[in-house]
Amino acid sequence: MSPILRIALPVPLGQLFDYRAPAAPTPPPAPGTRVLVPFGRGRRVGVVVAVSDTTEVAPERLKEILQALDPEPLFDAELGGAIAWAAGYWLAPLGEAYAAALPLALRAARPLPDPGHEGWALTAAGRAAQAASRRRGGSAALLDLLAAGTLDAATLDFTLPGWRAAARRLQRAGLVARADRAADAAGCAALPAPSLSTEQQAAVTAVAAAHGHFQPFLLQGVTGSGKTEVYLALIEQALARGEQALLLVPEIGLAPQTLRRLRERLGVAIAVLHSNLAEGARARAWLAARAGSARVIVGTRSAVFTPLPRAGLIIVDEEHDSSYKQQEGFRYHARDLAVMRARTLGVPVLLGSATPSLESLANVESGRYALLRLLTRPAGRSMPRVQVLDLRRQRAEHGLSPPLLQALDETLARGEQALVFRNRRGYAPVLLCHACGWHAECPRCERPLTLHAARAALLCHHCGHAQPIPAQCPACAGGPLQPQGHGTERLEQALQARYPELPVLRVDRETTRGRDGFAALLAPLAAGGAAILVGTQMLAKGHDLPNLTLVAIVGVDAGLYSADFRAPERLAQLIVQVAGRAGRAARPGRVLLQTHHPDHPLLQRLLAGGYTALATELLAERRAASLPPYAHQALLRAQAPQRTQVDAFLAAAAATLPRDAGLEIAGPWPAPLPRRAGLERGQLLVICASRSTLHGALAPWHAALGGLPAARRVRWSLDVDPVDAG
DNA sequence: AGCACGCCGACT
DNA sequence: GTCGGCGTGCTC
Repeated sequence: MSPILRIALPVPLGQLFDYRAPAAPTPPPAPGTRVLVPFGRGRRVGVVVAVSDTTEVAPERLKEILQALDPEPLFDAELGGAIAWAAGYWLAPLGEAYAAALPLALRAARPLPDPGHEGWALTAAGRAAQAASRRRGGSAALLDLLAAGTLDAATLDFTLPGWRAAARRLQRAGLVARADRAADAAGCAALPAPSLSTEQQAAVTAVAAAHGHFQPFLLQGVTGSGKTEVYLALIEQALARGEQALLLVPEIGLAPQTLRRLRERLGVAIAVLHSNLAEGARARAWLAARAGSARVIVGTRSAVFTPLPRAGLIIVDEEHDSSYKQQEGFRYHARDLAVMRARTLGVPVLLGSATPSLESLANVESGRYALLRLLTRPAGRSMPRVQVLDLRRQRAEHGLSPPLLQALDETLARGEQALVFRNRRGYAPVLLCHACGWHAECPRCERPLTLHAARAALLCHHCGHAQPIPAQCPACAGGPLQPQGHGTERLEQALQARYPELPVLRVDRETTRGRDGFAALLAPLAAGGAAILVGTQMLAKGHDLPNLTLVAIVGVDAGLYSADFRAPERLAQLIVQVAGRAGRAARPGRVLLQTHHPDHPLLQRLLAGGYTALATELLAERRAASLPPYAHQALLRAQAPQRTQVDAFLAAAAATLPRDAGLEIAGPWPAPLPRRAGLERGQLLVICASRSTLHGALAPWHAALGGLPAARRVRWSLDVDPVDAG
């Protein structure tokens, strides 16, 4: 009797599927191996979770796997265990969790890509073509790069994005060829480390002392205090011990500039895993990590699923960043999973931020995390002065008050750079009729449409709906339509008109489309010289701009009165992070916060005591109100064409939840955005003081929800530890 | 989720 | 007389 394989398949079904292993002589594929199986009409790639002698499935229904795709398991026991834990905790089907862990290229039924250190070199013909400059564009750039000698793919990935297309062209023309080299040849000389401050050294020493066992650290370092140097020193130590280091960064924190710095300082190839990377490159990086040859792995959220057979250290940079929580499908939290993996791996985990999440601060408070602090910037660099500008009774020009404009004038006149932060893209958030009060609204979301001048369109930021700008009011047929409020596009235009001779650069989703769009955009600023940056929270992180001395924050007032209990925490983090862009080099920085509510307690507390003092107070409020992190939540969301369908499902769901176990139910309520893309939306919040009690109730509830008749008519999802109320 | 099967309206 | 709507059920 051939063994039974229990297989996780990438389908949204909360169960495993049993298959027969092929008859001997081949041994059955071990757990962690990818297999190709017949499933329904088609075939799927799944992962063997267990090998067994028994099955509940009737023998005539059992099928045999078509093929084992890997000679060795792709997932070791630790990573498989982490995936299983995550699927159980965030209530996802195991097969979907495995799929999320694998780079796309490894989810297909193809043999593994060549894991070797792929190198490229000029052929003799290529050398001649390079000397004669016979090619243009990317091809010429690649020829020029390779003229200096063979380069490995990892180097090319960050020096010449898109080089693969050129390489393919030139390979066909016989001008370049693969020239793979041995694994360790990819290194280069490491730059010497700068000497560390006393604080930095203390942090490094503390984490280093924990080497070889699990210990979480929270590294709270004010903006510009040099957290990265602490990371680098610790990664160096891991490398010296022959261990791997995993560095997680937020979605928009992975600039080529950061990678270059890591590579230059560490002198080894950096395996990069993030969504902008070509899938083949991602798969190679993942496999190099699995083989243990990739020693430093840097990546965004999904990189938390990188195999780490020689793990030495895990670092989560900007640990407060909400992009670590996946917001659809498998809703895992990469920071929390990183801590879990560190525990199993028996390695220290370092969470870094200038503005730690209240969750992590609570873990410090309870003694679970050790706190390390960097309170000062390097010698000669001061923290920026923050000043509140009262917008009441001021005649603002394009939403900018006279003192703010004056500060801009002065800064630019000194040849320095200024940043204007506005958390709203587009030209104006509302288009209003001054005769009758009508405003343009999304027909599918019932929210105001944003005016985008350059695209000459009204856009819905919730569903993507676009429509032309009406020439006159459609309601009263004649009233003048006026843009209300100022988005980044309008500010850019106004500032460019005011400073026609200076570069005004807008940084938001529209202007940074495509790979490296952000870096390319900021390139002109690196040279220094007066310039203005206008943008959304994309500007809040990364990128040291040495000549940036003024930060103006406008239009954050909405965050002061949001209904979301996390809004104060998020707003404080945003303000501190944006402010931290100022004065990072020798010149002192200045921060202006323009508001209609200068006396708002949040601003007052933030200015008086800084982030730490404010966070302490916010934590006390959370405790008093029994809110996270002192209570635990799960949010059931539902949407359907009819409101009655949503209500019926949520009511049935609420009735199914046990009432006795210390669970509190809030709702059902309409979602914060009650209608989106033509669908009615509602939600139900489950709250419990104990995480384990909550989870114990959620798992059976989640399983039961799918069986509710009302569930057929809605799309629903259950979000464990939601981070946004929507 | 796909993808079938399965019964009731507007078209060649 | 058929093409096709999406309700229901299944995938080892």
